[in-house]
Amino acid sequence: MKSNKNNNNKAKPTLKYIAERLGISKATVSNAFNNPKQLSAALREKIFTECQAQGYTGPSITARSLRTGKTGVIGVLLADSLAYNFTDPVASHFLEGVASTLDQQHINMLLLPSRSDNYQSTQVDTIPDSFIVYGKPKDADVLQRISQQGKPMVTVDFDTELGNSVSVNVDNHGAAYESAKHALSGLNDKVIIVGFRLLNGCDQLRSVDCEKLEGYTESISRRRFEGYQDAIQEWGGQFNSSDVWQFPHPKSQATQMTLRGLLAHPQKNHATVCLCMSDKLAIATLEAAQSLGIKVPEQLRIVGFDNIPEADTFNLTSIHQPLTEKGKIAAEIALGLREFSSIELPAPLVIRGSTDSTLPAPNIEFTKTKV
Amino acid sequence: MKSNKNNNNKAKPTLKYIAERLGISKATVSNAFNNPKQLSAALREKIFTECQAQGYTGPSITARSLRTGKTGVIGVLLADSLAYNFTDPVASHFLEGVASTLDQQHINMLLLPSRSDNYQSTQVDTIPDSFIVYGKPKDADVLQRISQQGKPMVTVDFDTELGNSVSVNVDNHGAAYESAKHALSGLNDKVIIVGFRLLNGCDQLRSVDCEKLEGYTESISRRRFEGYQDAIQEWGGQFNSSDVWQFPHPKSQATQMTLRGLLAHPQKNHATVCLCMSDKLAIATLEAAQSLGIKVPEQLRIVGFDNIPEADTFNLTSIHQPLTEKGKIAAEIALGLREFSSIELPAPLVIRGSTDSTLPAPNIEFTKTKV
DNA sequence: CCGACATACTTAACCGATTTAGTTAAGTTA
DNA sequence: TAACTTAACTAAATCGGTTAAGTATGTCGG
Repeated sequence: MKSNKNNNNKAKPTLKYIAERLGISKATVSNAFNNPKQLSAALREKIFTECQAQGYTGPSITARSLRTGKTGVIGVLLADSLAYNFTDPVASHFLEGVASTLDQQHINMLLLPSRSDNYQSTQVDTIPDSFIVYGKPKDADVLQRISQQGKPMVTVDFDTELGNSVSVNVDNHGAAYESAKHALSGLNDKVIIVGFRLLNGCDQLRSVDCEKLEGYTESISRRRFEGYQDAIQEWGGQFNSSDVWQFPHPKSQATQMTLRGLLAHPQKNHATVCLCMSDKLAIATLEAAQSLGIKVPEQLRIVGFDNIPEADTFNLTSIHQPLTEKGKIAAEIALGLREFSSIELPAPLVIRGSTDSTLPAPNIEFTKTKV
Repeated sequence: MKSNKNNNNKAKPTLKYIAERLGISKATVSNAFNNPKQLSAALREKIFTECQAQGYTGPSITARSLRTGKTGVIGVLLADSLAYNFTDPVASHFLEGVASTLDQQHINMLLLPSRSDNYQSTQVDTIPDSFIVYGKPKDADVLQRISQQGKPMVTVDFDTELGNSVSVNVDNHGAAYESAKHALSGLNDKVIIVGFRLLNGCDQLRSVDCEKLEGYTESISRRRFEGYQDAIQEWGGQFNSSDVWQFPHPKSQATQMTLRGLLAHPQKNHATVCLCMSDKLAIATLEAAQSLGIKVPEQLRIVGFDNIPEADTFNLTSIHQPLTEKGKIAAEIALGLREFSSIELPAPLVIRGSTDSTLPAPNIEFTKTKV
C-alpha cells in the first residue's frame, strides 16, 4: 500500500507516445489539440480516438508552459485574508467579475492573500502571466517584486508608479463629493465622517486628526475623504478635525458603541449628517441611530458607499460601484483583451430614504424575532 | 503604454545565464539552490550575489516541474463552494490543519471546489502531485479522473474503492452509537434524528424514510445514522421511520420552524431525545426548544456532533472531532511524510449540560440586545 | 610513494511539449 | 505540360531546468 507509483506498469502516455503509435509526427498530434485547421478532420478524429484509448488527457501543462512561456494563470493579489475576501460583499462581487472573465478565457486564478512571505514561498508569485492587485497591499515590497518580473499588472482601487501597470478605479473623489453635497444641502449643523483604514499602518478604532493628511494612506479612503472635505468646505458648516473616525470592524461591538456615543449629540434635535465610507459602516450607523431612537433622515442623514444589496434592502442612500464590472474590466485588461491603459468608471449617487424623507424610510429589522 | 513586454531590453535571466557569467556550469548553479552540500560555501555565496545582481529569483518553476515531474502543489478537492469552506467552522478548521502542514513543507495548495467541469478546465486537476478529497464529491467522475492519473489520493470522511487511495476518518458509527446510548439512557420516550445530506442526490428539507437505507449516501451521514440506529435498537424505545429528518441549511428559517414543529410534542412533559448530526443543527434545535419554553435537558436532551467552539459556549453535549489534526494527518499522508495507509481517529463523547442536568445548563443568549 | 577516498565541479541526457522552416503530393492555371 | 499554389504533414531546435555519471584535485594513512 505504500507505493505511490502508477498501479499499471505502463508509463503515463505522452504526446510523443501517441504520435509513435499512430506512426505520425509529434507536431501533428500537437496541432490536433492547438491548430485544428492544420490537419485533416479524419486524422484529427483518429488522433483523439487514440488519445482516449491510451488515457491521454491532453498536453502536459508544465511542458506547454515551459515552451510557450505562458502558464495560463493570472495572479490576484488580495489586500486581506482569503476568508475576508469571500465574506465581504464588496470583495466577493469584484472577484465574481474577475472569475467570470477568466472562465470564458479558460484562464486559472491564483489567489495570493497578503502575508509575510519568505524567499521560498515567494516563488509562487512567479507563476502567473499577469496580475490583478485588489487594494493596496500593506507590504509594498510585493508590488516591487512583481513589477521586476516585467509582467503586466492591473491595480484596482489604487495607483502605483511602478512600471508596466495600469489601474482600474471609480471616481472616489467625485462620488464622495457628490454624496456629501447632496447630504449636506439645506442643513447647517454638524457632520461626522465614518471611515476605515485612513491612517498609514494604524488600523485601530480611533478618531483621526484630519489636518495631518500626510499620515493618510494613499488609497480609496484618502480620496473619499478629500471628496467629503471639498464638499464640506463649500458648504461652510460646522466640522472639526476630531469628527473623522476610522473603524477596523464595522460589525464589532466596539464600533457600535462608539457610533452611539458619536450620535448621542443629535438628541438635542439638531439635524446632523453622517458620511460613511462603506455601506457596512452606514448600516452600523443606522443601527446605532435606531437603538437611540434617532429618526433617519429627519434627525440624521446617512450616506453609504458601494451600494451593496443591503443598501437597497435598508433604503440607504449610497454610491453605486459597478463591482462586478470592475472585476471583469480588470481581468480583460490583464489578459490583453482590452487596451492596456488606466480607466476610471463612473460611480453614480443613488438617493434613498436615509437622506430623503419623501422616500421610504430606512429601517433595520431588529432580529429580536430571530429564529 | 500598450506594450506588455519587458521594459528593459535585457532578457529575463536564466540559470544558464548566471552560470555563463560566472564561468561555471549550470549544474553547479542548480546545486547552489537545491544541494548546498555539493559545492563550497564560498562559491555558493558568490552565485547568490550574482543572482541578486542580475535579478534572478531562482529556478523557473515550470522548468523544474517538467524535469522532476513534481509541481510542489497539492490539490484539495472540496465538496462545496469555496465560500462555504471558508465560512463553515468544521471545514475551515480542517483546512487550517492542512495548510499548517503544507506551509512547513513549502507546498502550495490548489483549492478545487466541485463544479461541473468541461474537458478544458479539467486540465487544472493535472497540476497537483497528490490530492486530498474532503468529503464525497457529488460528481463521482472527478475521483475517477484523478485516480486515472495514478497520483496518491487521501479521502477524508469517506472511503472509495479507487486505486492508490487511503482515507482519514473518525469512527462516525461508534461515536454516534456512544452519543445516542448516553442520551437515551434512563429514558423511555421518543427520539428524533436531525441530520443532513442523508439521501443521495436529494438535498431538500424533508423527512426521510429510514427503512430504505439503500437510498442513503455512502457518507458520514449514513454512518452516523447507523450508529444512532444501533443504539436505538438496543434501547428498544419508541422510534418510527418518519422521525429522521434532513436539513440543507441549519440556520434557515424553514429549518427553525420545522424543528419547532417537531419539538411541539414534548409540551406534554415527556422527556425526549434529539440526536443531531452536527453542532450547527444542535444549536438550531436548542434555539427552537428555548423559543418554545422547553427545558433542556430536563424535557429534552440534545446531542451534537463535531464539538465546534460554540458547543462549549452553549454547553452542548457533542462528539469531539480532532478537526485540525485530521487536516494535518491528511496532508502528511498525501505528502508521504506518514505511512500511506488508512487511519481512523478517535472521536470521544464530550458530555455537557444539554444531556446532563448536573452540569451547567445550555443556553443561547438571544441577540435581542444585538449591537 | 601509492592507492583510497573525499571534495568540488562538469558533461550530457532528459523532461514533454511548441513552433519555425521545411518537404511532399495533389490540384490548378495558363 | 510547365509553373505555381495549396493542403497536409515532418524534422529538429528549443524552452529552463535536474541529475546520474564522470573527472580532476587534494588529503591521508601506511
